[in-house]
Amino acid sequence: MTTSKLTVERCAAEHRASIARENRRVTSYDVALVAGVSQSAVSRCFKPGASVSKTTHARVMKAAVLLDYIPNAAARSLITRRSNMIALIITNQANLYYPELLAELSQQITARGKRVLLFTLARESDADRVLADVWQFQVDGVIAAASLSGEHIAEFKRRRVPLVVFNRTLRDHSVNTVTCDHHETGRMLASRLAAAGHRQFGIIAGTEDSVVASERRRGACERIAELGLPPPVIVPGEYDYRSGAVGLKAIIEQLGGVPDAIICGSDVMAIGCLDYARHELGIEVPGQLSVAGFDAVEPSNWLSYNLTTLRQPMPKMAAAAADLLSSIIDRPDADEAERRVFNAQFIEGATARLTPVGPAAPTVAAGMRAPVAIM
Amino acid sequence: MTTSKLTVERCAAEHRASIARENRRVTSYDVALVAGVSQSAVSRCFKPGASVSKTTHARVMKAAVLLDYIPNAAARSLITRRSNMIALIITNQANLYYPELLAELSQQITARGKRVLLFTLARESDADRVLADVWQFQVDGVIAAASLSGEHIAEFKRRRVPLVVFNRTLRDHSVNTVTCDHHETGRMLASRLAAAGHRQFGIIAGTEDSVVASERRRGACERIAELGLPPPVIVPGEYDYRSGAVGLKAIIEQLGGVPDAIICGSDVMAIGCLDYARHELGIEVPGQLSVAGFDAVEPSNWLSYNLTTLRQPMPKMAAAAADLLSSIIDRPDADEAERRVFNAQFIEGATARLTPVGPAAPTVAAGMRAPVAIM
DNA sequence: TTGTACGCGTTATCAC
DNA sequence: GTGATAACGCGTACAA
Repeated sequence: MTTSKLTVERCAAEHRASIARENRRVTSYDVALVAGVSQSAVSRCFKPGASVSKTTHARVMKAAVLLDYIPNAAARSLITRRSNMIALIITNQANLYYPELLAELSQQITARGKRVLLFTLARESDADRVLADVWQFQVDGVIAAASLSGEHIAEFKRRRVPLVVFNRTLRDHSVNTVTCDHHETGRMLASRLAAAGHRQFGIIAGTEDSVVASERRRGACERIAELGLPPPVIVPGEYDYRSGAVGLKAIIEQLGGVPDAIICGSDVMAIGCLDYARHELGIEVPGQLSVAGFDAVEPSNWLSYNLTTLRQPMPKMAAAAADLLSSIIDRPDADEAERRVFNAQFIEGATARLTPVGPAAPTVAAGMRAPVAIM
Repeated sequence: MTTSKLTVERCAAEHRASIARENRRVTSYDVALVAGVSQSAVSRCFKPGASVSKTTHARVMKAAVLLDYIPNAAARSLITRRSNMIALIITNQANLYYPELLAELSQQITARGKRVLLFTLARESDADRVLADVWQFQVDGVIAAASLSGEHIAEFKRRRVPLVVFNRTLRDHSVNTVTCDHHETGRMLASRLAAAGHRQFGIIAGTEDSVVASERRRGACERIAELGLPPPVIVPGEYDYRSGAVGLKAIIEQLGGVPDAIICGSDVMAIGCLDYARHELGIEVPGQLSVAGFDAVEPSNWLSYNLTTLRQPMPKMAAAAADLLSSIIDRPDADEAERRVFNAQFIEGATARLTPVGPAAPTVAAGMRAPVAIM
């Protein structure tokens, strides 16, 4: 037995040397040769649930380890038509919530045994170039947190590539989507602020091409109109810190004074607005002006801000996207698209004057932020 | 001519139907059939710089478009031994500079015609599991912004997979690295603070396994000792906001009072420290206490903070990593490893009492942050 | 359970 | 410039 082992090891060592000499890769055939079995036996040993005898399995694995053999995913995907890769298309915005989204999605996808092929879009128009790569690399599916045109969507269907769109609402209802109800979120925020007596609103919106931001804005405006309040002053923004300051300035100029409340399309803009109001204009927040954001990014929770904002259930949404995509991949027959919609959680914070939700409901229950605990 | 075109289109349409019926993929062979050329001609048309006549090229491309043909990257990589994929291994820390790093690296890699296969590590110990995938997927190279053990490094060499390690210094000098001189950065910060009269230091360090943080700490401590100042109080941290507050409290307790300056292993911890000092303890910063961080993440530039910190030249470093990796991939013969070291830029900010660098040098030239410009 | 033979879709090599 | 043919490394029906 000891002799046999030694023989196997010497055989493997020789084989390795010859492979290195020929500058080849280690293949299942090499392993088969060393283990003294057929190539298909080796293949079976690396397939979970295949029928292989204990002894064969052991011999093959020993040879594989000795040779540093690892199955070649490219060759495998050629024949199985599964690459085990998921493309993640994500716009590279100056939005702090994207990192969180990316981390969650990446983790969820990995947990399902798939790898992430990452495509970041500097501009939404880069989608064309990126999609060509997506087709080439034969990914099993795509999660897109970016705006796709109707033609793009059509191409996914033609090529039968499973697609889940994240946080973008599309007219096309045959696409699988995971979203937060941004329209309702906008309404909710306007309602809460109006209930606390705010009458004149300013809105620092997101970029025009962002469906998320426009949904939020539309919801807020709709509710403000319903309540018979004066129409809000709306200025554009680009999701970054500077846009908050610029936007506040523009709103004040347009209005000829400070509004009661400003709704910002993102937390970072809200923080920019807040800082400019407090540090540059000497406006008291929330005393003279209420400021609210969206997304509950980490800095919104910092003591200097404690922002009034709305949090999307990102981990749940990421898990939903991964689940949805997995299920489509596993049975592509299902024709009906699914639309999973989540609700945002209101974070009261301290940058807006608010009244408790209901007479009996204590504010704490409404979703108050847990204070930063020390020790 | 019109007839011919029509014929091609009808032929293509029929062919597409039969492909769909058989549930096959569109291959170069299908294109060849429709275009009336050989399969190898089709292949050549998709290889830049191959010798194909204008007419053949045109016919092939027309057929390809008609059939929605795209070359299969898996099959290609099988024969070319190039996957055109780069693995990015990155620890998923609560550190705000990781998103920036990820975005930069992703962009740089894409700009060089490679795709990014993303692996995020929740814990450093996940490296084993991740590396197995890296081998499987036959990536052309790896950029690792994570701690790799000596055995891991050895495996890269054995498998001849090009590797560039980002921001980790290794004893093993045969590994290609791109780093910032964190030791020098720590020294510089201590020097500047000491020059301004700070004597008693507190340090909120990073986690023990982080080479970056310990290098910074080592540099700072070394300089403090050189200058004959009292030994700093060092407490651990985990790079997050809370660690800054917890750390400050611990330092004050341990010292029985407030130190002159606190050096934090990251901006987020510095901000946590700052907020806790100002809002909870009523300590004036920088009046009573100077606070400095590392990394110059976006929030450090916000008006509420304007943090004294040090910025790594991230875009340059990312480009260097991508360049280095590309060059190794293109000529794997080169044996000598390269170590590209960059220097951090000092950002004066307003959370530390500082004296100008030199008698003649105006502070602005030293690397003052550009103020946030409105309009 | 095991081995044989074939195919996945492409590029590379060689004649023509 | 163009077309036949042989790899690339693996999974899988089929026969044994």
